[in-house]
Amino acid sequence: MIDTKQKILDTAERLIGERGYAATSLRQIISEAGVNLASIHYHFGSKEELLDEVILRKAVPVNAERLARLDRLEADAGGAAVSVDQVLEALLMPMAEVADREPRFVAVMGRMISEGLIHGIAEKHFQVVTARVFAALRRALPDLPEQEFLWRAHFMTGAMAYTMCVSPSRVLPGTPVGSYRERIERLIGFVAAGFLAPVREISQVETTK
Amino acid sequence: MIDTKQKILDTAERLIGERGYAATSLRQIISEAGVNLASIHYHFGSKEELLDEVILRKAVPVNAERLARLDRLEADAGGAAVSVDQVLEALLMPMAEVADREPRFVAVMGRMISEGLIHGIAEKHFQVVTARVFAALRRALPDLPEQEFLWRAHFMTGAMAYTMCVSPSRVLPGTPVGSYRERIERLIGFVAAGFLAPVREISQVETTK
DNA sequence: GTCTATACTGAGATAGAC
DNA sequence: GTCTATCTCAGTATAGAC
Repeated sequence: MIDTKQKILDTAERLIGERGYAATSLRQIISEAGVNLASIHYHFGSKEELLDEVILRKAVPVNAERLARLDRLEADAGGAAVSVDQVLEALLMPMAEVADREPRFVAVMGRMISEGLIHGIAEKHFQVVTARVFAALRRALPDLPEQEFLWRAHFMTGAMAYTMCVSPSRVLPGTPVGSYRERIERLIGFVAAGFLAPVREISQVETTK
Repeated sequence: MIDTKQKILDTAERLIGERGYAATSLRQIISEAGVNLASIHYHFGSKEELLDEVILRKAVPVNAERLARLDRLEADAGGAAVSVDQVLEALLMPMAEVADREPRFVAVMGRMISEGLIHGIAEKHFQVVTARVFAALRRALPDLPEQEFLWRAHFMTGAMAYTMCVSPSRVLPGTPVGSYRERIERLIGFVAAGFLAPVREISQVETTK
């Protein structure tokens, strides 16, 4: 059957979202999908490449939407810089909307990030968007020293990855969760302030110990 | 020999730092340490508990120093709130100093976070410090709505974990790396601005308080 | 109390018949 | 394309030697 591949993808997506990548064995996937063990390696090559396809088939439209929003913003600005807030919205809102619509997708993405599996094909794919976003932010912050900008972009990436993928109730029990859209809006406020902060002087000597 | 345990710990620390936790097999560790396979389970019980001890023997002094700095700050303030910057320094500087002194420790911590292994004993141990820090930050930000505060604490955690553990050159080639101390100072500026930012209006919300 | 040798179970991967 | 059988290697468990 030709839908063997689809059954594998759907079952893998569900199980990885529920239990995590490492905790999901190929034998569990084939058992629930009703296919043969070797068919996974026939269609995907390896467990890792199966994960790549699970991610990519959902990430492709999100990244396309991000690029489309950036195109629109830059066209509207007509050569001027797009604001930090707007760039962050273009980056984060498409993901938040999908996250609220398809909780299973964000579960897999969360597992992927929290298990440290952002590498290979998936990483390269996201870097297309990343490069565009960083370039737009750089234009919005022309006076920020280059090193400071690079570090702040790094901090943003960390806050972003963690926010999308780690439930805050694990760290702070009692935190109400709400929609992804809402948490992303809060994140944008936080990150934008960080980007626009005055540059802190870096002390040269050691601390009071 | 009584130092079998030490040899295992040292070798595990090195290999996990170099290759990651998942990619380091117990058989690699025993081979390089020159001990028997079963001795790992005799001394530690399991691979996961071995990781716990590798982390803990370095994390304990760092966390002690963090608590000591918080104690000192709060004593100096004499009942008044300690500033956001100061709390963040108490949390982050001890780690930065150890990171610059012992690169192997931060390599292991980085692997631990990037492979999503913050659970069990290690997590509980860090949460003692986390609770103190969040309480101090809450007092420094009395006017911030509770939900907003919790989310911002969450964003900070993400930026922190990512900053300590992911080399920025992986994401943005060409970024000069510098000392951990320096990057932590930049991080404090970024995070403090995020905490002190005006509260952004949430567009379409039902707040679950 | 420590360490060694060895066996058990389950993982991902692969070769070859159909 | 699919399936059976098998391979290698992982973490784990245990019996028994010093």
